[in-house]
Amino acid sequence: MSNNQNFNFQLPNHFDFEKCLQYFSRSEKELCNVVDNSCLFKLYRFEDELYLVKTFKSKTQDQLCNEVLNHKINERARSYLLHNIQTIFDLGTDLDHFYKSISSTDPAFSIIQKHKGLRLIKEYNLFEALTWAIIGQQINLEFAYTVKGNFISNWGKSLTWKGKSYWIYPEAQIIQDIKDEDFKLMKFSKQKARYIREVAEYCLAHPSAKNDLQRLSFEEAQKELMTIKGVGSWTANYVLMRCLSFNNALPAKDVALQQAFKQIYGLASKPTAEALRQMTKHWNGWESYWTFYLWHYLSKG
DNA sequence: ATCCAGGTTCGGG
DNA sequence: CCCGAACATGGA
Repeated sequence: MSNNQNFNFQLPNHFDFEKCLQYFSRSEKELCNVVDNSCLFKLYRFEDELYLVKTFKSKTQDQLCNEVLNHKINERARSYLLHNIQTIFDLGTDLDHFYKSISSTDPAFSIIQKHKGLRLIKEYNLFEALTWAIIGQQINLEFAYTVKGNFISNWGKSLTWKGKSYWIYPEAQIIQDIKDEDFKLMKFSKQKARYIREVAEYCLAHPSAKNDLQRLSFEEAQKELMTIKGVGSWTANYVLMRCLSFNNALPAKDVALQQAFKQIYGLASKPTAEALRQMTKHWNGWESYWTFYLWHYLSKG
């Protein structure tokens, strides 16, 4: 079927769609990114309309194909979806520089090689990136996915297409309607519920926050994020990396990253945040990609 | 039972 | 400025 519901775009070097899809299947509880038969099904919001898009790799060309399944689109919607999807898969980064910066004598060399073509998968929406980071603070990942699933299935929106449900992450506006006791029921601590409210207020008060932050220097953007209660250095760096497309973010307090270091470099114990900063000086500009790859290594080997 | 999870804030020394 | 406690739940 050839119609204007579809749009394709060219892929850069060092792009492996299957490896990118692996990232989305890191948890059974994933609701917003449905992977089926090598295709990604995802719901997008543009001007209060929901668009269900199927994204897959062309069999004949080095292109990513996108089909809007549920909705007629105009040129502006198409343009938004294109930008969103290109951002999610981080198509603008030239990974050649990353791969060439890694010494073959580095014990992590083979790990990076193994996952070559994996892109740093982005969260397009700032509110989603911030709240997901807060949900993930100080609890094990499986529990974090449970809480995230609660959050989405209670306060997000869904669309049913051909008998299957697809979910989109809650918006900041909904937070003020949520009662404290409902947060509690969904396994949010009082502290986290409060942080989520702080983030929602920040996003509503600064509708262009994502663009504004991306225009700042790394240090300025980090400082600005940390003015939000509940956003410390780990969360700020997580968001700089997963949403704001800074490739030099380093969540040094991250216990998973510390754990990966201990394993790969055979350390007696996990390095402290400061030790980790010292040992990653040669990551110089690629801290975000290193971190993403080492997280991927922990979940996929 | 005890410790640790993809941390942050707050109060005290 | 650095340190411990509280936060809340679940898996090993």
